[in-house]
Amino acid sequence: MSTVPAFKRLPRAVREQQMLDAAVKVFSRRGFHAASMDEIAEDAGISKPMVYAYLGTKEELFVACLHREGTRMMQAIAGAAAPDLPADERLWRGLKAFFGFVGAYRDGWAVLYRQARGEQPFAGELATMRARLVEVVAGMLDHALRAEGREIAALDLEVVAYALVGATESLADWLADHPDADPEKTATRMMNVAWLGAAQLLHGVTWHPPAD
Amino acid sequence: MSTVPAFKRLPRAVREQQMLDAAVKVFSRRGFHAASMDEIAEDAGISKPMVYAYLGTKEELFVACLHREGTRMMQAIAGAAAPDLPADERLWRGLKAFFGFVGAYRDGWAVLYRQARGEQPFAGELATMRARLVEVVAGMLDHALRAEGREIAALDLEVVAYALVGATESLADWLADHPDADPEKTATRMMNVAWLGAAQLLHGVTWHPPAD
Amino acid sequence: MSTVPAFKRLPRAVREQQMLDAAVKVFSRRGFHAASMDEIAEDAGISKPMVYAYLGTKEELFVACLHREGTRMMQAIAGAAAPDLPADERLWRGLKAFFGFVGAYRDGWAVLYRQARGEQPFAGELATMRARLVEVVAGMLDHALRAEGREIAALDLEVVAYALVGATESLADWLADHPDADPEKTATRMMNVAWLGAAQLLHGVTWHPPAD
Amino acid sequence: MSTVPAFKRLPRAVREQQMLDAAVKVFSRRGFHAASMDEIAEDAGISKPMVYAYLGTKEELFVACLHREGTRMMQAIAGAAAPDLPADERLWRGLKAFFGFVGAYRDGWAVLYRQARGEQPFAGELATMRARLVEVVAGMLDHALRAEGREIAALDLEVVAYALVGATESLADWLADHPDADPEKTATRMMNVAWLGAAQLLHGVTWHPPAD
DNA sequence: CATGAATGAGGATTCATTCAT
DNA sequence: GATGAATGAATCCTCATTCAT
Repeated sequence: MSTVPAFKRLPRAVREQQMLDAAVKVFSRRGFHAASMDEIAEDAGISKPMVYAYLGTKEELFVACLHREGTRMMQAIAGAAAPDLPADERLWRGLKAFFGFVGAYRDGWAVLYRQARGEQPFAGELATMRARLVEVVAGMLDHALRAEGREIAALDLEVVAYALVGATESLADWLADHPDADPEKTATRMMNVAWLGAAQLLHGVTWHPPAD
Repeated sequence: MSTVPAFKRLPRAVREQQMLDAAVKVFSRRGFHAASMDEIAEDAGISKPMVYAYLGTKEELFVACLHREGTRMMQAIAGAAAPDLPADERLWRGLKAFFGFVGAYRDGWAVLYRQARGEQPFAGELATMRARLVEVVAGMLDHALRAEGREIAALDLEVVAYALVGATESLADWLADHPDADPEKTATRMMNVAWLGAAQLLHGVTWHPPAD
Repeated sequence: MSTVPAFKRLPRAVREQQMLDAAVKVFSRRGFHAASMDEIAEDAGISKPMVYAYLGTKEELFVACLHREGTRMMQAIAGAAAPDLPADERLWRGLKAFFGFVGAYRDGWAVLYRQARGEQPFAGELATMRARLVEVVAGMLDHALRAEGREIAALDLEVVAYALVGATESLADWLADHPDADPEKTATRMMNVAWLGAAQLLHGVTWHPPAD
Repeated sequence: MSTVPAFKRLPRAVREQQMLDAAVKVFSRRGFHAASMDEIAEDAGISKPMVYAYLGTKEELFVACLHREGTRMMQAIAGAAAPDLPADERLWRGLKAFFGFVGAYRDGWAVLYRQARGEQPFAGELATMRARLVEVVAGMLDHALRAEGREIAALDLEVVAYALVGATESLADWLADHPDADPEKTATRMMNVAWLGAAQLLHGVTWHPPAD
C-alpha cells in the first residue's frame, strides 16, 4: 500500500546486483587499485556504508565480481559444450561460447583477467578458475586420446592444456581490444591453432628436440 | 681486502643498476601499486631522493624496469634464433632461449608481464613489446608459408601469431610458478603445441567450422 | 548545559566556517607556503581529510579564505559609503569602514593582502579585488570632477586611484602592525593625504614637471 | 701564465655577483619558497655547494639579494635628490630616480617588495629599508613645514609619510606590471597625488572629520 | 677550489573504512 | 535501513643542506 519511490528500499538481492554491476564497470575501467569505493558507490547510486554492509571490503567486493563473472562465463561454456559430443565438436562449441561471452561482456572479461592477473590477492582465485578450465580441456584431450588407444603423461597433458587455455585468453584479450572483430571468426582461428596441433597429437605425432 | 668501502659513493651508473634491481624485485613481489618507493629505496640500500633523482617518478621507474628487462629478453631471443635458420629450428631455439630467460629471471618476467598487463599506464609499453614478438613470429610463419608456395591473410597470420605468443606467455607464467620445472622441457612442450599445428597449416591443412 | 556534545558531528556549513577561521588564522601567521594543512586541520579541531573533502586543495582553501575575507571587507565598505552621498562624505565613510574592518580583522587583512600579494597563484584573484576598489575610487573622483565641469584622462584617473588605494593599503599595513592605533584616527590621516590632494585636482590645480 | 678557460676560477667577488644575479632572477620569477637552490645554482652556472660556501643558506642568500638591490635603489635616489634642493624639487627628483630604477630593474623590485613583503623572515629587513625611506620623506615634509613656520605631531608626520611611501610602492607595482608604461610619466602622476596634498598641508590646510 | 653523490625531514594528498544520527 | 560526517594510515614527492672525493 505504501508508495515508496521507485529505486528505493529495494530488496537486498537487487541492490547487490546493482552494486556488482557498478563495481564490475569501475574495476574494469580503472583497475583494482585505481578504482575507489567512492566511485563505485556513486555509480551504484548508493552510499558507501551500504556497499560495505552488503558486500564487505574492497577485496571482498572484487572477489564477488570475479565470482559472478566467472560463473556466468563457465555456465555459458558448459551450456554449449555438452560432454557427450565428440572432442572437436565440443572444443568448437566451447570456444564459440567463450569468445561470444567475451565479446558480449568485455567489462566482465577485463575484471576477470586483466585486473585479477596482476594483483596478488586474487592470484589464487584466478588460478582456481583457470584450473577448472585447464582441467576441462585436459579431460577432453585425454578422453580423445584414450579413444585412440593412446596415452600421455598427466603433466604433459596439463601443460599442453595450459598452453591452449593461454592462447585462448590471449585471443580473448585481442578480441576485447578490437571491438569490431567478430567473436566467431576469432573462435575459428583459435580452432586452427588448437585443433590442428591437438589432432596431430591424437594421431601420435609428436615433436622432439633435435640432437643439438 | 678491497680498498673501496663497499656501498658508498658509487658512480651513478652503478647505483642506477642497483636501483633497477631492487625495483624489479619489489615490483614483481608486490605489484606496481602495492610497491612503495620506500621499500624500493631501502632494498636498493639508498635513500628515496636518490631514486627520484636518477630514475624519476614511480611510473618512470617502472617503465625503466620494463625497458631493461624487455631488452634483455629480446636480446636473449634474438641472439639464439638467427634469421637464417629454417623455421622450425628458429622457433625451437627462440623458445628455448625464451623459457631459459624466464626461468633465470623470474622477477623480471613478473614485472614484464604479470604486472604490466594489469596497469593501464603501461598497456601501451607492453603492447609495443608484445607487438615486436608477434611480428617476429608472424614473420617466421609467413616466411615458411611462402617457401611452401602458400599464403594466408595478414590478419589471420597476426591472430595466429598472437595466439602462439599468448600460449607461450601462459607457459612462461606456469614456469614462473613452478620453480622446479625444467625450462627446456617446457620449451619442448610448447613446440608440440605450436609446431604441430603450424606444420599442418604450412601443409595447407586448415580447419573450418561445421555447417551447423 | 547544552544538550549537544559540542564539536562533534557538526553540519557541513558550520565545519566549513570553522575551517576557514582556522585557515585564515594560520595563513596569516605563517604565510601561504609555510602554513601546513596539518596545522590548519588541527587548529580547526578536525582531521585533514575533512578539510580536503570540504574545501579542496591548499590553493583552493586559500582562495576560499580570500573570497570570504574580501567579500566581508567589500560589504563593510559598501554598506558605509552609500553612492548618493557627496564625494568627500563617501570617501570618509568608506575609509572609516575600511580601517575599522582592518582593525577588527587583522588576520583577515593579512591573508588578503600581505600573503596574497607575494604568491603568484593568487596575483590574479587579488588583482581582481583591488581592481574593484580602484574602480570605485576612480568612479568617485570622476563623478566629482564632472560635477565641477572638469575631466581627466582615464589612464591618469586610474593611476591616481591606484596610488590612493596603495596609500590606503599601506596605512592598513601600518595599522595591522600597531595594535594600539586607532582605526578612525588612521582614517582621518588618510583623508588628509587623499582628500587635500584630490580636492586640488578637482579645482583644476595640477602639478607639472619643471622644464629641467 | 696558466690558460684556464674563461669563466672558471673567477675571483670570489665576481662569482658572488653572478650568484646574486641568478638568485634575484629566480626569486623574482618564482617567489622565495617556490625558488629552488638547484635552479639558482644551475642558472648561475655553478654547483650548489659553491652557493652555500659563498652566500650561505637560502634565507641568507635572499637577504643578500635584498641588500644589494635595496642599496642600489637607495643610491639611485640619494644621488638624485640632493638635500640642499627645495622640497618639491627634491621630491620630484627622488621620485623620478625611484621610478626610473624600478623601470630598469623590475626583477630587483619584485625581489625587494613583492616577495619580501609576504615572507615573515624578511619583514624585519624590509621594515628597516622602508623606515629609511619614510624617514627621508618625513624629514622633507618636516623641513618644509618648519620653513613655513608650522609644525605637526611626529606621529602624524610619520603616518602621512608612510602613506606617501605606500602610494609610491603601489605605483611601482603598477609600473612593474605595465612594461610599456613610462617611468617619468608615472613619477609625474605620483607628484600630482603627493605634492598637491602635501602643499596644502604646508599651507596649513587640513581636513577634519565631520561632527558625525 | 669544485662537485657529484647522498639524505633527513616534512608536506600535500588520497583512500578504505567506520561511527553516530 | 540508510547516510553524512569523520579519520588513521599511507604514499608520493621535493628540497635545503652536507659529505667525500
